[in-house]
Amino acid sequence: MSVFNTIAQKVAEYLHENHAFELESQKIQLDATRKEFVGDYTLIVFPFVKPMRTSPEKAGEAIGEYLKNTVSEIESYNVIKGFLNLTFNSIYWSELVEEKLSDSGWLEPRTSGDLVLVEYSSPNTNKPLHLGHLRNNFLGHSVSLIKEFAGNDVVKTQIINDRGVHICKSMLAWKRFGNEETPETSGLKGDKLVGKYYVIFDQELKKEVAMLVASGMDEEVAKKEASIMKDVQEMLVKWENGDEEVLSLWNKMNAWVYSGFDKTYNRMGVSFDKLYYESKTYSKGKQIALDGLTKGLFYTKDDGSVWCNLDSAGMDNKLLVRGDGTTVYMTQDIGTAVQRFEDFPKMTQVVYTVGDEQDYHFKVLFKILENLGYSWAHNCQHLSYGMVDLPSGKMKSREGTVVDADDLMEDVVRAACESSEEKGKLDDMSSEEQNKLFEMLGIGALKFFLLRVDPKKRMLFDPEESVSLNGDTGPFVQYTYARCKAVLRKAGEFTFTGITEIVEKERLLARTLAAFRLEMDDAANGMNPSAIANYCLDLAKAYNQFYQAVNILNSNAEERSFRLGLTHLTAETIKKSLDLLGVQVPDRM
RNA sequence: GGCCCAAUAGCUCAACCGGAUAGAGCAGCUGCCUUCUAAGCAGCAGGUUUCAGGUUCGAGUCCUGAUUGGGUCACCA
Repeated sequence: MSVFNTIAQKVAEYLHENHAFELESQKIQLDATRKEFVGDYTLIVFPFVKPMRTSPEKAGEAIGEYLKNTVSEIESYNVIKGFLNLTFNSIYWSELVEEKLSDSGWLEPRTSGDLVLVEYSSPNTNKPLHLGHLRNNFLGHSVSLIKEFAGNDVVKTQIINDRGVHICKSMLAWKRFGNEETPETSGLKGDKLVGKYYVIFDQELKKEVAMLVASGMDEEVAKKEASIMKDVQEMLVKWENGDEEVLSLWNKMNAWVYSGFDKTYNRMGVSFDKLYYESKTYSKGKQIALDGLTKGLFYTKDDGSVWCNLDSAGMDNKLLVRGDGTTVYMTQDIGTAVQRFEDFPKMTQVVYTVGDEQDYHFKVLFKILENLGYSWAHNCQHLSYGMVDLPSGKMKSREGTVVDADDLMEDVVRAACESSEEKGKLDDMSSEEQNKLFEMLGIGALKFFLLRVDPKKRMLFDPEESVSLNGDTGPFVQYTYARCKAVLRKAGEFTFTGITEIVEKERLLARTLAAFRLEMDDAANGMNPSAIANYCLDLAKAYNQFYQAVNILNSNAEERSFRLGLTHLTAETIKKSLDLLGVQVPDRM
């Protein structure tokens, strides 16, 4: 039994025996003591003041005295107002360190076996990935890792939006203006090449619209009447009808995009276990909509379009199939959801990592699935995250203010390289090793920067701050790891002997190490990597303070072994925590 | 306009179920490398937690209302 359970039990026992008061265990609130006070953990006694019929101070004194006499780990206590600060003895901390050193079970994932599917990324295939995708991917990937550590079997997935008018736009522009250009002949990454033709289409359309407007046509009408637009519509129909020429072009250009995306994902360090393609799930969604119609769950309008009535849920009615028989986003999402639960019948949760501008969309989706009678509808969850803003304002692709994912990664890695060279600590390292390190630091900085903020909150992306390696950053934590490893290298083998007297900074560090599992569980429950990022910062700070306050290698044998033990545990804890964020650690930097 | 979300130091972010004197980092100022990695540490300065009420022993946190900003209400995805 943990000492915390013991304390809770003793408090309940005390109240029962002396005041005939039965305490619900959740009423026991034991927090880490704030650093301006003496103590390790603080018991809040306010809830017991009333049944004890005394002042908060006296209640604290009485309980403190009782705990000190009955819980062997407690060395002393002090009471300030209604706060009872408990100090654990050195033996407790020494044994805690010893236990963690001898059994690394605390680094192992839990086991529950529940199957969870996490969706993230889900890009369009007509433009390259950008900053917004980075937050999405890092978040989704990290949540997958966190859930695995919490014991789940995780399937990482995405739905690739590979059909529709937008794809045809790139295809048409390439066909018309591309001169058979390929990634090989142009030297462009596949996704960049296709994105280029998407832009060209837009430019050509604008030109034509301008001409039509000049000849007296209304602008809105011109957009629909432009011949290039009509050609795109015609291409879409051909695609839906399985026209061979269109399909082969579609396959060719999609392959370019996928190979481009793969390079980007690879550098980002994210991966997927199973892919879903909209081109394969939209017809399933349509079938479900039509079945729902015959079952009387949906209704039709005069033009033959199919709708879902959501009045009872207080939501707007939702279109599922257009009058012309084509489907919309919602229909595809229904098809995809059903497909997934057919593929993984044992799935207990599916997590959609999608921006908060789609909060309403998912509310509607889950409601429709419920109305369709799927018992698993309540297992669906929208992991909603806020938009990434730039100092210049919102990212808008039409205005050229998007931050390209590849460019950004290149920038942060270069910044890491420049900073490292300035410091000149790596002169004996091969250039291959150096490049590996710069990659680790740059990408680590970027991930940490994006994951540090509570996902639910909208955040500001300052490019200058993102390449900074000082302060509350990924490289600061990585540096602390490298520092630990340097100490351990110099120390060589050591055997832990235990300690009888511990100093304040050791106590603080040990306490931070002890909180590891609790922090990871919180992060898993809240699907919140930022909790882990902030824990990493706390731990790194605690270690650096400890490092500057005491001498590790040149202290007496007992102190040396304890401090090396703390150093070893710090390194392992940082490594595991950063690992759950998808950030790697260097042995030196 | 209806609904949803946010607002904390000059800037970017913390603050677990309501708990002590609201914490970090950046930017500014002061110190600390002949000793284990100074990408670090110690310190100074910086706050009416947007505003007005309410509940409570106790409110940045919960409730009501307002202000400001954002999102959404598509036969776009």
